[in-house]
Amino acid sequence: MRMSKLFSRTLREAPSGAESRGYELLLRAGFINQLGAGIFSQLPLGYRSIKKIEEIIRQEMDRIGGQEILMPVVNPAEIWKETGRYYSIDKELSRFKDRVGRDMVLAMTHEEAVTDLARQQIDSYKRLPNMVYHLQTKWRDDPRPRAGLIRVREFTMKDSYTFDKDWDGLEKQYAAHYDAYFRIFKRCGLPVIAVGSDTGMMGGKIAHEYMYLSPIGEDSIIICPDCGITTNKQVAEFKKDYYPEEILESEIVETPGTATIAELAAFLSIPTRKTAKAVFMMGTFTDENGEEEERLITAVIRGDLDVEEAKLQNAAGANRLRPAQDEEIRKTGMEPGYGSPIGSNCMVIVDDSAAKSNNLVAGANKAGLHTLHTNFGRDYTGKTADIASASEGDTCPNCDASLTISKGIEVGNIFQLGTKYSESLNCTFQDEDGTRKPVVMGSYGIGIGRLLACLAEEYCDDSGLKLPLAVAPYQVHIVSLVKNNEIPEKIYNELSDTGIDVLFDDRKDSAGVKFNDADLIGIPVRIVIGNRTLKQDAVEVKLRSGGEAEQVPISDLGQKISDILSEMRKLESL
RNA sequence: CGGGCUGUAGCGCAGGGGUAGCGCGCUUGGUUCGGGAUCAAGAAGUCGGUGGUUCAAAUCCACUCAGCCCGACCA
Repeated sequence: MRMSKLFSRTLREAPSGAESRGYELLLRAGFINQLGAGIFSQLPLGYRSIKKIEEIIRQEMDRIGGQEILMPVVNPAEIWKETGRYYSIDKELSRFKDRVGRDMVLAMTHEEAVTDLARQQIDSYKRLPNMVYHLQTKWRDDPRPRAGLIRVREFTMKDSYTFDKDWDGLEKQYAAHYDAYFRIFKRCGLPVIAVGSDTGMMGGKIAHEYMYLSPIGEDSIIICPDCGITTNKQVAEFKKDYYPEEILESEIVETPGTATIAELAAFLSIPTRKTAKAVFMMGTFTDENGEEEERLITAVIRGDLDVEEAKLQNAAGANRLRPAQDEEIRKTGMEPGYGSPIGSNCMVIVDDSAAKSNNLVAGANKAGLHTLHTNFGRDYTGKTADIASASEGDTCPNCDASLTISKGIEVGNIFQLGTKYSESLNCTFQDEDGTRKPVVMGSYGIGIGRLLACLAEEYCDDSGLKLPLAVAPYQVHIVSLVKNNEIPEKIYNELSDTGIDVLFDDRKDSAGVKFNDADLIGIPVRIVIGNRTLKQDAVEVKLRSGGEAEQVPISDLGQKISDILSEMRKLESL
């Protein structure tokens, strides 16, 4: 490609609003362009990188038995109603009506579509196991897109789906994906860790997320430095300490002005772990008729801990949660700031920290009053679950080391869906024994644009991008500094003819402009053609990753470049 | 959806009742030609939109749209 003809151009200044380095460089180098909030175009350079990433993904998916298909972005709402997600997912799922008034949705993922496909294709155990994948646009009307390509509304995702006759089969395909994902990220050059994760709106049992650790990440990952366990904070477990003691009679005492745990503990001169905190949330549930309703949830946890909302949502079986407002709490006879599960007539979820502790101080559901010595079982009941939020310094449940916390960006995930979708959409097969069974499914995603955004964060310096050879838009960048482009043209054509992706700066700009643009775009190998070396029938070859420029005779250039590229490939695959 | 900020030339910004400016970029010509050259001459903006106040609005007021940041939210 000749730069004089390149559709995009570089920007000297970062467009306002580009807060992360990688995002700024993708914009300045002309890889992407923003059309609206969370809506981006891929320009020629960016799209070339995207296509290289996609090709790596295709190869690795094919390698574990995937078959590429393409499913529609627009789905009839019917299948989404069948699985219930039409009702359980809020505004993130965009709905519209077609010309005759049929309900339609913009697919934000393709479990419904693929399960509908599978129920038509798969009728017998003989057709299992199977696996399909596609690379398709998703639309998710995120309430707050941000951070460039990290969190967008429209994006391309590779999603694959596995079909098995039993959980053993699913385990195998899941394991295959687990490894394939590491190969994909490795080949792209992105360092990731796999963390245990919440299954969220996907439902299902086991799930992992692939995280690129970065301070600009929005997910919190709990990491054990000793045994290496990594978990999304949303589901991270940790070892809780208990302080069993003899159960005492409860007693109501006056505690004026102690609406927070800190105030209460200070007023009574007790540690916060001697208190029970009641947290009120409004949960959205789907009733038998498919209608949504909000119900108050009282979450009880020991005062020294905090509630992890994702855990609470799972324990409660709610579609989503939001903090309850004071009036909503009072309406059910409880008192904000002095809340107590005692006598509660709404759903109560109790963290085991509170359930297994004795004689905690809880609210009395009257302002200014608390109850001493409350005990789970005797004074109140409820569903017990782990709903506590893990944080830095908590104890690893596995090896007793002190946990640490890091920020990460989720670039991929894998889910064991099980039969959630096959059951709701009646995707069944006839097994060897003649019985009809639901297909056991798995679902596996990679956000392509987000992956590129992470690579941009990982591979950049003060001058610009420096993407790995495997995903760089071009392999070689020819910078011509001579007026007569005859020799550069010849070199450009010769290299291109050997199948190398070459970007040729044939513009009539000054050397400085060309060098700076070359640094900014960051093609791995740079050939500088100038009078300085041309006198000796030589050019300079320099790597974007660093090191000195090397003078190479033109006659040896083809071999030299080919050697460099294969050396680079070798290094990147280590 | 709450809180904050910003919309003026392709990009980055200034101006703040009297009819629009700077830097970069762009066009043409000259001189340059190995790290964002230089001189000269140009082109380019319904000042996000609508309504109002005023003799007069980019500027003041109201509403609205869009984008960004924080939070809520979120495979």
